[in-house]
Amino acid sequence: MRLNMLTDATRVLLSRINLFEGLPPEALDSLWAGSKVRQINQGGFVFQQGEAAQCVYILLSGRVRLVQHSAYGKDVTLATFVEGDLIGLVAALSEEIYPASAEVLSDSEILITPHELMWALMRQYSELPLRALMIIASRLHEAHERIRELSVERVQQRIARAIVRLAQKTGVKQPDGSLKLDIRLSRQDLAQMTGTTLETVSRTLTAWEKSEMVEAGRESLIILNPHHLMLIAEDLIEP
Amino acid sequence: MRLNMLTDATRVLLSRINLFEGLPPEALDSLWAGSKVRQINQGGFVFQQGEAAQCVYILLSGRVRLVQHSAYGKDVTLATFVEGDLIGLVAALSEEIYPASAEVLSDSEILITPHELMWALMRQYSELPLRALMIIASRLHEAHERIRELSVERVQQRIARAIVRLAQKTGVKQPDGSLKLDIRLSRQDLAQMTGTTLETVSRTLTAWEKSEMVEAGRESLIILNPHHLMLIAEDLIEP
DNA sequence: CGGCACGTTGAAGGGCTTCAAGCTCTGTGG
DNA sequence: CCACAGAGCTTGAAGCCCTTCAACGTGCCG
Repeated sequence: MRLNMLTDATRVLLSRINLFEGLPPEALDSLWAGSKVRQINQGGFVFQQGEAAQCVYILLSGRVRLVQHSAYGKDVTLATFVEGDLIGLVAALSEEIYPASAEVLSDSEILITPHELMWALMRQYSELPLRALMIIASRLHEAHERIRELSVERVQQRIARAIVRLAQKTGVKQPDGSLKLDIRLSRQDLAQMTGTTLETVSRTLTAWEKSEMVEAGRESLIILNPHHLMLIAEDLIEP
Repeated sequence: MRLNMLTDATRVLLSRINLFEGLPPEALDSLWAGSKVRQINQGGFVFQQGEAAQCVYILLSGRVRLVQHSAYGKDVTLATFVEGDLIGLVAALSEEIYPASAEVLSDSEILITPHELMWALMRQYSELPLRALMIIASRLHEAHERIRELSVERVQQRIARAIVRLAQKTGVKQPDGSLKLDIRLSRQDLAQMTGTTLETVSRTLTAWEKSEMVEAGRESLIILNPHHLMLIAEDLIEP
């Protein structure tokens, strides 16, 4: 019996991952055999900007964000990942080094697959590159959307959008009908996602709390009025 | 003899395109047989935002830009394409409609390939999806770079970067050593690329002309001091 | 319980937008 | 050929959104 045997539970998890959906069991077996699972806790890094890109990562559980460091400590959050998301594929394919860091937001389990194995699988199972292409294509679409937002929208509109987006990814319906974000989210984090400062985020959230649209705690956020938030995100009202 | 026969010259052109490099001749033949070439003049559109995405386009000659329309006429330029670039792949793969418009900047020849044919080719030639993946991956990387710029950089730095990027794509060395951009480029165009207004671009270029860094004409731009421009783009000097 | 990270709030000011008016170049048709 | 329309560009003035700096709360965890 091998140490890292592929259990049925994990097999289900893997087969549910977008990229591997519909793949024959033996493909999952060889993926599993050649990969390692690692636990990384909050604050750690899956990889860091500038490192050689040798592996592809699959987030089995937890939260990870892609951060790009700039001069003078001004970091930018490029994307947020949840269970099932693929991390580092772009770098492993087109770059030799990771152009950003992958920071763990809450304790995560990560499947680490060597770059060569992923390539081998891609060559062997022809539907794999097509699926990967569609995943990356949809990320490109998201990135274009953010470029548009940063170019033409005001700060509070961008903050509203960022929250709506996080709610779609990690939102958990509460008993009282409100929507809680299942992610540690400081003012600084939101600022890095929207290209603004933590002070501006704080002021904005305070204003929204006064109008009972959200409930903003320490690194937590509950949306009381999702509809109203969406209206602000779409610039359909002037509060 | 077929009307749209694949001439040797075009064959060379096609085989030089990133996506098709190293593909067997019969692949190019079937691509050509199932595609059409269309001439679109300056101001026309390859496709418009909101249309059903049924084809993939390859720019054989000319210049095309990807524009996203926003409310109140605020347009954003997401990308600029030159000869050999692939347009509309992302939309044809992941979306049902084009999320942006492809506007022709200077008279262009475009190869139009039905979406189904491209899929068929991708299934038949396994290296094709991998190549496409790498192309899209590098675009995603570029998009992330722009998100970072828009988030943390000042306007004049972004304008400098946009010009440097255009110079890499379309720059033509002049006899006197300067670098002329081979593209129609109004102040408004630059503004749409950098998320600012045409007035700010105008003021910035005027300042740069005074310090003899560029020569800005009506819809044209010559870079007199590329090195200095790069320093501004990288925020290494304070002019 | 004390340190430290997170968060709030105020005040000042600057970079950029917005509005407005006028200029310059280019192409076009009488 | 020239006048004229219109698109592109410049420049000024006003002001606002947002950043920046600074000081002070606040709550969490060792």
